[in-house]
Amino acid sequence: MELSKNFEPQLVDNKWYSHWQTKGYFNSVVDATKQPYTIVIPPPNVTGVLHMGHCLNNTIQDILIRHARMNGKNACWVPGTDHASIATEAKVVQMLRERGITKSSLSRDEFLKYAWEWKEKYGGIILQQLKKLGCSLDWNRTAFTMDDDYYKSVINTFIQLYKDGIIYRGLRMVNWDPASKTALSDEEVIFKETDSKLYFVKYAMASDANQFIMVATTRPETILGDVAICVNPTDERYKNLIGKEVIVPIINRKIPIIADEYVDVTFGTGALKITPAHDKNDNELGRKYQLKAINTLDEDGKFTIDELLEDNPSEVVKNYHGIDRFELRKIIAKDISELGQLEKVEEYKSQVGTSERTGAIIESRLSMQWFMNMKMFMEKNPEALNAVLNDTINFHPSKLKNTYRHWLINVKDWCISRQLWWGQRIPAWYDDEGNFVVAATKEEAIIQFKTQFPSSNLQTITQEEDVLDTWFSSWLWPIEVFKGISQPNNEEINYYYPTTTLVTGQDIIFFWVARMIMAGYEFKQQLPFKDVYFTGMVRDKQGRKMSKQLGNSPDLLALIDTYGADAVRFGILIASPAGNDLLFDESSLEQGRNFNNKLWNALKLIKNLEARVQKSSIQTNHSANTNFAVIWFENRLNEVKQEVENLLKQFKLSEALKTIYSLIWDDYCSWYLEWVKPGFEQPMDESIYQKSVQFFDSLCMLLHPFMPFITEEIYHLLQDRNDDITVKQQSTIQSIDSSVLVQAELLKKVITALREARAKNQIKQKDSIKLYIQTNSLESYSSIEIILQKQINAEFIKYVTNPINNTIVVAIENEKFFIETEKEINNHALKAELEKDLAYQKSFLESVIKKLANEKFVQNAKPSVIEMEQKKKADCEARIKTIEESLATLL
RNA sequence: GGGAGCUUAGCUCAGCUGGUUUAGAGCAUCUGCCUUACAAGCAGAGGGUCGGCGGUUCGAACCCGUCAGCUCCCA
Repeated sequence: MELSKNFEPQLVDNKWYSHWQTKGYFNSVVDATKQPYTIVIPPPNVTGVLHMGHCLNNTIQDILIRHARMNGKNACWVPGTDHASIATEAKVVQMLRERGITKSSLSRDEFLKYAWEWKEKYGGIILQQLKKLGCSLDWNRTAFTMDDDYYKSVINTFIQLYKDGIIYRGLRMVNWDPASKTALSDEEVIFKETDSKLYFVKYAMASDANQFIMVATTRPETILGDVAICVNPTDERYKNLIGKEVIVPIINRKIPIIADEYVDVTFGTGALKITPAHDKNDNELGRKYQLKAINTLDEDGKFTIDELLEDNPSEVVKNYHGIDRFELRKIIAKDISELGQLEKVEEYKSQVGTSERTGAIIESRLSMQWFMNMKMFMEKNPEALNAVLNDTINFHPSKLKNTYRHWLINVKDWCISRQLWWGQRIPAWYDDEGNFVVAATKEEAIIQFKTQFPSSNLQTITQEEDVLDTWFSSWLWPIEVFKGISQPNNEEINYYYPTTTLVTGQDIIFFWVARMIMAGYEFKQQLPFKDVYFTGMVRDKQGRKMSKQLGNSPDLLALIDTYGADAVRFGILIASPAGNDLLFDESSLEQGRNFNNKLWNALKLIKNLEARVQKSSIQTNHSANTNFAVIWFENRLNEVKQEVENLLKQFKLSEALKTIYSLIWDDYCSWYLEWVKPGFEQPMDESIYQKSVQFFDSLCMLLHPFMPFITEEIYHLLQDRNDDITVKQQSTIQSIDSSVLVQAELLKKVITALREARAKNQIKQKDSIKLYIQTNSLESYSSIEIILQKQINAEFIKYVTNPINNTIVVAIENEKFFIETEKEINNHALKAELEKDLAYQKSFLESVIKKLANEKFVQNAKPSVIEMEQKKKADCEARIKTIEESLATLL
């Protein structure tokens, strides 16, 4: 069979993925005889398309799952998507707009019909894309956060928490997104430094219209909602004004001047206007001093006069009605200025909250919302914090424990309602009096009304319009994908839960990870996973976040088409050290592609050797010596297997891949294959050929979790097989003979040094040399000399007891090597080099001697350390002697 | 403003409880090679006062203090 010049993933990837699927390798069923290894995918938004973050994240999960599968575990990786209420609803609204339909013209049911249609059509795209990456997910288990059972579970957990008094309804200051007309949690608000203006406004004293107190504000549009002026009680400037009244400009409301420590005397004028309806801090102060909250902005962020009527608003004020907040800011500033009460305007930089989803500037707004009392919740579930602190749940990297602790200790109540239609509709029911009950169905609600509110008009009962925050459903993910809530204690949940590992981004540690841990303890009295591997953020090579606006987000599917999935997986992983951000650069994909070709070419060499195999049982001179290569590689392979296991245990996946890469490229290709490769047109010993194939098998198995496609392909091309590498089981790791490894290191070192000497003396590769070795340990060389001779292209190797003159001298450790050649020798350069080395050794020796002469060192250091230093001294002295003797031959 | 973390070769990072660290790797760079698996390759090489200063210690990239720069989270 003729193999192509390079590896061609386009011909291979799809073939193997469908083969694996046909064989059902990724499907997991409960099997009490095997230990489960479970991962639930962080469900991507159902609207999502594959991006670099998913790619990193899912590659890591696939590596862990494939590794577990090949090591005797019952590997179960559950796929699925998240209904993403805000994002999906936005997409559907946009789609409807393109068809000329507005959301407001539709009923809730009509809208949801469109939304489901949209979901069925586009919702699975990202899951299909994961197949291209090679992800070995159990597709039979594909879950969705709005599946029937899942939906009911979310509703039931809501009812349960409500009954426990943990969920409550309340008028609270929320982050209001006027664009999507919904409340956002603190985590969904992004603060951005923004250029704004600081307006200095004079408020006239009620007692004397010619006297003023000056207030600095960035938000003059909220002035009509002012209910007090607040100053610091220690502020000498205003002490005598406390308790007096001022007049709010334009609306002419009389308000008091109050005092509170909260006010920063150095900011602005030291006098703060209090608008409890439109600012969080003002709201707190307002509640503290029982001030009224006067709302002047509606849900669109437009001025509303509704709550100002008792102030007898002027025509000017009435004309503000319906004006957008930013337009209004300018108008009010102008109107105050015309009243002569705007002293000045300064440029000012401030942190302005914006919506993560729509980018709109957040308005603090009083609104009736549903909340979870987090303090109460944590008192009931202290394990949600403790499990992380005491490493029952392990975070990787562990530094995130701090972040987690800090957040949980200061945790705020969770606003779980969203003013949307797409999502789990809150199971609360209202009558026309505003009474409400919480129940799963209308029938149950009516029963509750009958007992709790007998006078209620049951005809008017309607369900709450709002849906639940998406995170209020995805926090159940590790439990409900196994139906642990809808069908408690079923066989699957008992077997697969707690899951083994969670792989996710640091950015959702609070949104999702923390809440899953909370849900785990609340609903299963058990942790949801044992290890959490946090990936960093994917950035471009300049360190900028990937974003649509910057256009620095590469098209992943195009990259997979160009480089192949294995190269993409390699490139992404090699560039992402554990716990750090990934600086993505396409050149790392090239490295992956080159690695593919390296493997491919090694395969070609093996196939080439296969044709030259000699079946005779007589050992050739060649085979006797290459035995060393086989023995060495066997040991080296086991050594690396052990290293890789250790690295994977610590979730150092990138390092594990580097280690395997180097084992394959350097040890197997550059050293081993060169050592066992017979000379031009020479036969290949059969047993060594078989060993070489076995080694290649082992390498493919080791690499398979990282690069599944090419390893499966090579595995099948090496020999005719009935099995597949995807489900092949790793054998136990053999113990290693370290003396063989040491000897091989010496061999490599000698080969490299002699090659270097050749190169420096411009001896061409095809020109052969004669090598003389002066050594005290002849036996070290007997098993490696043939390899050595071949690798440095020596005519012969002889052992001598005295230096050979007029040769190139190479000193390695305590041994001397003399290269005899036809070429003229550059004694000068040689001497300079030896002298440089000598100087280094001498100064090193000096430092060691000094250390050993230090009494305190000898007293305090551990014996093993002192021993080490003494050995260093002896080695160094011997080395100096070798160099000096070598130098002597040059004179 | 509060908190957390980072700073080691041109780039990305290792470096476990201080002692074979006069500091490693990959990529990039330079030199020589179209050697019959591979030029997307082979064989070699160069490159760092471990952010600055001070301290603890017989001994510091590692521990402490301080200054500077960067990043993230929260307000």
